[in-house]
Amino acid sequence: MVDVASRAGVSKSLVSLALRGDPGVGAATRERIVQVAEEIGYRPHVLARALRERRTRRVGVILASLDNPYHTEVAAAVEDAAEKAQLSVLLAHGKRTSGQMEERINALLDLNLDGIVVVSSWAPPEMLQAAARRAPVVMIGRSTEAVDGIDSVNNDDEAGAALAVDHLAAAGHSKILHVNSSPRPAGLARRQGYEAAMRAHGLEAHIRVTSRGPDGALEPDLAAALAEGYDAVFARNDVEAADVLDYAWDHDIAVPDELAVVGYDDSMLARRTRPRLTSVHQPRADMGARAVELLLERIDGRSEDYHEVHAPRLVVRESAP
Amino acid sequence: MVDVASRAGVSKSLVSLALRGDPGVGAATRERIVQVAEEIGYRPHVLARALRERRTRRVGVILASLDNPYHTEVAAAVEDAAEKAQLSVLLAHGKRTSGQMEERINALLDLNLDGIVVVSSWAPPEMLQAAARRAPVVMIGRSTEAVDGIDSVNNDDEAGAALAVDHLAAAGHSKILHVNSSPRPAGLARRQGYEAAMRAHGLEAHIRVTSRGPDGALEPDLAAALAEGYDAVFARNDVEAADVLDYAWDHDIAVPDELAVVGYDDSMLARRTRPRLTSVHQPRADMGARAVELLLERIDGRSEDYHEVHAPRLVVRESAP
DNA sequence: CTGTTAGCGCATTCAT
DNA sequence: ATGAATGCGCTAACAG
Repeated sequence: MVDVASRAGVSKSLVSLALRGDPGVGAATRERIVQVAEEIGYRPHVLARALRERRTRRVGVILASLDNPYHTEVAAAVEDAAEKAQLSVLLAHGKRTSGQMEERINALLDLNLDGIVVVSSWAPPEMLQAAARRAPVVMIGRSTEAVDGIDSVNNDDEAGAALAVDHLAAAGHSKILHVNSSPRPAGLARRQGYEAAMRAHGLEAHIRVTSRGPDGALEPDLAAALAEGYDAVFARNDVEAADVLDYAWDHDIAVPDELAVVGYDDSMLARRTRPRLTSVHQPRADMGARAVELLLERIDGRSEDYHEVHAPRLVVRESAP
Repeated sequence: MVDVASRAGVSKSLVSLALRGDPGVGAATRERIVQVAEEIGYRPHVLARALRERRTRRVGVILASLDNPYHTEVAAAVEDAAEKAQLSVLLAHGKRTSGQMEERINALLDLNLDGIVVVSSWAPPEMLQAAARRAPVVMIGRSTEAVDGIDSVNNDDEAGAALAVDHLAAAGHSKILHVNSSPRPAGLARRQGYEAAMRAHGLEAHIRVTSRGPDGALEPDLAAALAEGYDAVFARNDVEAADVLDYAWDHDIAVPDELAVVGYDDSMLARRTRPRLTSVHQPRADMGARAVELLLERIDGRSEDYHEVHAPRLVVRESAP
């Protein structure tokens, strides 16, 4: 910076002001300074600036999984929104274990980011609170309960599950199985939504906790359920719905004729499977945008907690017309 | 730090030494210092340390796409390898345009990372060279040509294409279409590999540049090719192979009986499609590990360029048995 | 608009 | 083992 200053024949302070767009700098001098800076390839030292300013103008997004298309789609939505707010986004990947997750969150916070958004239900409340003591945190997705000090935005899982059940019931299905291998909050909420909706229709709820074999394939415990006459499945998310479709394919079960399938998330997978998957859509673009807005408000000093719930909607495709 | 020092009844310098594991600190005092640091929740200020030490012990991974499972799988492989080397990894997402890409690369470099690995063929050579002037760069994937000053690790695309063609030819196919919508280096290399292999088998090469409609679906220009009697397709990557499978499904073309399909990358998609996709596997775990090793060597001062080429192998599944 | 001063949190050196 | 001093590159406050 001293170099730029001397070459432009001004003071170091003026260079600082000019480069940051301070209005109190004459247009001509600013022009010259910017010119010189470019010439000698000067770039402000972000770390030094952050050390002094006590903020980085950067936010982190931490996601549990790079494999689940829904997660990466949400991350992309957050990025888009952040970009519009002149915030640079750093991604980190938590790898599905709580220890990893904590390490990653701290690694991000160590960079003194202005805030982080967590896209995962693998982060326990205590971990989130610890993080929130270091920087504003907003969570996209559902946590066990409202966590003090952090904002959240998620979709109404109970309503989403009801959309799925209503759709299947309206199509004449009465033996509707719920497939759900997740003990975490979003999974539980969808399960409860399913149970409530089934009750509302006077139908008997039946839940199957699937698990994956060593090769990552769905264990064939669906066979028993199908033998019991189930002709429709509402799965906890698109990944599990795709597992069900795969199982059906491998066992010559016709979808949707013998078995209708509904997923959750409306991720890329829903468009990729054949037959295409009917799925509950979470408004991820809106949710990402709101997450960024909430983060900005927090950075700006808001201290009450906001918990936003967005309405899902059903996207009907071939797997459950 | 001053706080820790006074509480532990030692000097600030000693705290610094103790926390960084300097051998010249007595075991008992170190113990006490670490203890106190933990008690009051002290964490070293990474930015200040980096400012002083001129390195961050962090590397960046920049990837063009979060949607292409192969890319995220490579990123995960790099992360795993980096973790073993005690390096913390930051991800950034380039969003498929060259401008975005450059912005992201610079955003990462502005953090004074010790190095970056680029997982993308969207970064033009000049951009990579500019980046390499700021920090060590290694590229995973193929660039137009060997770029001065950066290391690269990729698979042998020509050999991979030949594996696919050989397999199809051995299964009795002679009308093998190549589907390839990518004008970028890896795409070109696979195309050339296809052409060479077809020539070697005395077969006529035929290439179709697919494009996507507004809804992201593959445009139906496959129809013509199939009418011409093609009974096998080798696609440039799994995404395009999945497009072909989708097309086949939507047009009642039986795979593999009427049309055999081979993809490239052996990503998650290959296991997800039905029928499961035969695909050329890139050894991404090895490639990621090597990328990290090369980066460490660069950080350590190596200045010659390394360009590594790994051997692909074919994974046979149902779409082309 | 200038130029000086102070300090962000740390690592490092050196004399003690 | 100490503790004072220096500087990493920058911003901010202030008197000119």
